[in-house]
Amino acid sequence: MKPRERQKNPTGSEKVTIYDIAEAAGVSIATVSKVINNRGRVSEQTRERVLRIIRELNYAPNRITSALGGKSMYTLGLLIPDISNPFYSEIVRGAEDCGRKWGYNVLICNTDNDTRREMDYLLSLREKRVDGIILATASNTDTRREDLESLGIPVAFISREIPGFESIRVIVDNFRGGYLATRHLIDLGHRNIALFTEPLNIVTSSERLRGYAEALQEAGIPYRPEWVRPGGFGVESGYRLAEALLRDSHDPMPTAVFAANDQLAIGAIQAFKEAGHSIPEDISVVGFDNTILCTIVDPPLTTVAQPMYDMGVKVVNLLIEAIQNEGSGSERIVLEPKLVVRRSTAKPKSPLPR
Amino acid sequence: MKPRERQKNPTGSEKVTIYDIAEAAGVSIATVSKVINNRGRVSEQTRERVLRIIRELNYAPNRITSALGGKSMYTLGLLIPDISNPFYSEIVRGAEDCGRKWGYNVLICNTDNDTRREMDYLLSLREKRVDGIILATASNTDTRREDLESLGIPVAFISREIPGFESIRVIVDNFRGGYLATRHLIDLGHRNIALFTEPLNIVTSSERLRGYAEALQEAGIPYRPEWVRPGGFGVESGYRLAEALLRDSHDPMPTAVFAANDQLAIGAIQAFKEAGHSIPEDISVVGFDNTILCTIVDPPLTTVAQPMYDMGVKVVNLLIEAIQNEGSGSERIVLEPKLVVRRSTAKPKSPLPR
DNA sequence: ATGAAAGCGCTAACAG
DNA sequence: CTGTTAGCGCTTTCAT
Repeated sequence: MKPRERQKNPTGSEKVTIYDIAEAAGVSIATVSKVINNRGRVSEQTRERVLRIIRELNYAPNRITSALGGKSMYTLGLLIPDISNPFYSEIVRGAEDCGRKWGYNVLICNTDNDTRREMDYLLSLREKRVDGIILATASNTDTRREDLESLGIPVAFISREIPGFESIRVIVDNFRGGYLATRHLIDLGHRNIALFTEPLNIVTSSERLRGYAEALQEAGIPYRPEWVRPGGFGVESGYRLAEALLRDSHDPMPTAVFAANDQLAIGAIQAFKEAGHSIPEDISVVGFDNTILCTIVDPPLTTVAQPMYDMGVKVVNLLIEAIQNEGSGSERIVLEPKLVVRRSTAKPKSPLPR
Repeated sequence: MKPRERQKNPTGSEKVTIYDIAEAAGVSIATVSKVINNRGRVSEQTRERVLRIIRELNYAPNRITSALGGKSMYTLGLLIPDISNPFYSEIVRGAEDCGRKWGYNVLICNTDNDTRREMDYLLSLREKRVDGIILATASNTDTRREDLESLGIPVAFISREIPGFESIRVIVDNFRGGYLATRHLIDLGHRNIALFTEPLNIVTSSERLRGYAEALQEAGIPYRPEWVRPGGFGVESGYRLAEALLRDSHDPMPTAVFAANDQLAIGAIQAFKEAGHSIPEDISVVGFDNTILCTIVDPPLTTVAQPMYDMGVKVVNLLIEAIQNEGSGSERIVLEPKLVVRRSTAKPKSPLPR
């Protein structure tokens, strides 16, 4: 009649286990397990007694162990370039809110667009047996595809996808977005439009560039490679890009800039203003994303909006659905970007003063 | 000579376990475990063979199971009001960066300052046996103290503490911060200074209020309760607070506002501008935190800076140290806030036009 | 240098 | 309704 030789818990200092509860309640661990998980038949009387003991002993079932028995840990991994970027923090908020509704927690990982670090995280998350992974990837090669497949975990892409890779993807039509931004400028009368962009190996960048080129072509405006300027990701990068643009002598100078994310746009605006140009009188600027920054910057930034929060919600919904169906999912949700016109764009007044 | 009756892995489709490796390498699972964890003595030859097999079979040790054997999951829980608030996303970035250096992952939880949800998360994290918890709490009652103690997990406070609760705390001297902001305004010549603040039950708010009051008193300026206006947390709340201030007839009207966080300050600036007042000519505004928003808003916001990123790094360092020493830690790190003067504050020109 | 075996805390048949 | 028991995948003595 001694089911197991275990260390006792006289002080309550050590972790209390299901055995402690069983013993204190005078039942078997099976019964305790049943009341905890609300399954099987247990008399109301025992159930209550067990629950009382659980409370008295301040017992918390160990999910980590139950996960051993085939259950999952209800945890998702979320890999993004940088949580301190408002674009991603908004996505994460949506994802976490949605995860919570389903009982999942989310592990955040900042990759800084470093594919090496991305891989490290992926491996580590696999060892921790997360149920699924949401990835805003910096990779686009076929190598990474194999890596992902060998992971054996459902992976969903958010915002950035690996072209041709079949799995859940929730993205925006970046080609269209690039087109909309450029077209807006063209419609205003601009013909000399520069493009500031994140590194072009990132899919979203090349797509937005395509949209930009398409709009130009459609309007019969020549595409000038020297006006396409890839930089980094942040405000400082936009600032430097703008400085460089002003420094280089161009004839004519651009009267408008399409910056392929809001931070680049804001950095550019700061540089332009410091150089004595006013926005939008001297130069129009369009951003991309529609982060909170757009409404705060002066002038408020015209931008191409992505539904960030909803995107976070959508991937998580799709991913969890796939997880619970034991599948890996393959929906490709392409959201429509929307042009939001604010005060950073206007008709070109005159050539940029030199 | 059959160590265990296990399902085989002919297709490689099922998860490969340490047994599969052991069998394929012709050694015992103990040996495999040794090479994985780099402990005990294993001949170079076997080690290499095992490693090769591991690679061939694409094996990933199951951390979740090893955690059963007394190890930890190397995971931290991080509870904050809202990740989409730049103040917190910066802290989280610091925390995650630091966690990664130590090999820890972090689970983010958005509480929205809801103490109920905070508790739910706490309980859930305990069941998942996180190694430690970092908390920017919305609670300040003694009840919560018991809850936290009964958790049996090291808890570290970031930014907001529960007064008198012994544990790791990394905070800023909010009293001093409130004083600095108000003092700055007074030094500029303002005597009619309103205070916009988060709800006063939050410790940081009441401390900043104390600082505000102290500065007033020191300058012999009467404290006017009707000028202390608690609101919510976001930009819209600041906007509404400012609207209300303008609406209420005050004689004299405040010539300056100390908004106890940047978002409130920015909302206030927007409202003031829309009402036709210019900043800082008509009204000076000081914020708190020094988020990225300060440099973007127009005019750039004078604020009281907190070292957000470093605070994230510091808590995690302290917490992990405590975890690894099996202790719970009790350091109270109080950082000095620093006034950052930008262009949203100036000498009062004249009474606010009515 | 290597392996057998005893857990870790819990779930899930399967018997009573 | 309740209890027995066999794992889950890995770590860790303790022999060999």
